[in-house]
Amino acid sequence: MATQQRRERERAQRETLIVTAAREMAETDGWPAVTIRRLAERIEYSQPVLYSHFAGRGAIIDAVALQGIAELTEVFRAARAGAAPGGELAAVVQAYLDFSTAHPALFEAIFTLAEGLPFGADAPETLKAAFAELFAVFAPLAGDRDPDALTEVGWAAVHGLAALDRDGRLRPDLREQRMAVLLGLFAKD
Amino acid sequence: MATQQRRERERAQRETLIVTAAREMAETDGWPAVTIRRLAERIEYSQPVLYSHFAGRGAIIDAVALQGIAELTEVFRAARAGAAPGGELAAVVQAYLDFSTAHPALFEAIFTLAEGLPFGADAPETLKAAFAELFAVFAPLAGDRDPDALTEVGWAAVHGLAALDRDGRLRPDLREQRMAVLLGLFAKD
DNA sequence: TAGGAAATCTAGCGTTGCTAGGAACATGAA
DNA sequence: TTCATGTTCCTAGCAACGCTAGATTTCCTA
Repeated sequence: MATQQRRERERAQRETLIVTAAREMAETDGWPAVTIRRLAERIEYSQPVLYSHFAGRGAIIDAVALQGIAELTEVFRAARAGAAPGGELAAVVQAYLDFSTAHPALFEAIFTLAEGLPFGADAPETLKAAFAELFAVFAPLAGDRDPDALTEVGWAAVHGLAALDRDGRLRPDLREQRMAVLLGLFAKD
Repeated sequence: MATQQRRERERAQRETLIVTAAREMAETDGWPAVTIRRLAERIEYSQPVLYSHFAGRGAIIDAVALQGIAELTEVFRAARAGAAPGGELAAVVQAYLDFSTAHPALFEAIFTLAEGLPFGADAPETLKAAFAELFAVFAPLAGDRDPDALTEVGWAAVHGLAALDRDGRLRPDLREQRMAVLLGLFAKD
């Protein structure tokens, strides 16, 4: 009876151990270095144990991505809460860009590696919460435009900046001016 | 004397054979299916031959990406040339999005797989030409803003839409409205 | 036609994700 | 306490990967 619960507790504990280990390894050595073998050695279990928790390497990456999305949401919330009135957009956009440079491996997991995360209607709550944060910033600027569409375009613009900048495809010396241009595009006039 | 030239000609021929084979395999079966072994079998040479042309698998992907960028540039040019006056922006943006959905493997090679392409000052001509096409569309809309920064932001916005849409992270039913919003943001008022 | 250089192949190393099958363990009943 | 049962875990190994050393064949030149 009670042992069953203890086991489940220990299993859940080990599962988060795997996820955090994968994340730490990715952040220090990059995702290619996160192999099942190394992961198994790190958590001091054999490789098949990992497959009793996750369907495969991809599922582990997905789990890290989901955790990253939750953190990103929290970062958004904090940025919005700490912003001066009217400065919410700038604060959240800056938070997005800062997050991508501070946690490149996490960003990579979320936006280029994760493949098993369901989107759309049956997306996990974590994911909807992240979009809701963006919506809260962009929707007030919509005017007579569709607030959802505006939010998606705003997201795309910020995300594009983060992604292209991360790959070194934008001029570093224009970073501030890009920010100014972006804010100018969306600012309520 | 002349044999030397013939050999170089044949080598160049075989090199493009490799690149187009890699591209075709990627477009039909996805990039993970493009392995050195399969590529070698496809071009009917042994594996080491591939390494006499390219430093490794990554370099082959880079070559496909560069070829894709050249095509993308041509698509931009055609879209801009065929657009009605004032409709250049819409035409090029639509061309970008169409390209990403029509050639997902190429898009992936260019923006998430390529790692050896130099950017910035010493970027290949092909790459500068692509940006120049975008610049030609966005710069006229700059007004008193920095035209380079505006182009980069515009590129980021379109690219973000393409990338997020490709991963199924945007609502399909809002596609047209996103386009309208985006054009509205950049349109000269 | 013989010799040397260039091009190409065979074979194999180390690593990867993943899995089958057996060993060790904890659990509940007698 | 002892034994049977069911769960948990590990050892060992498969197929495939990128890549490379060294032998072999092919080609050109003299």
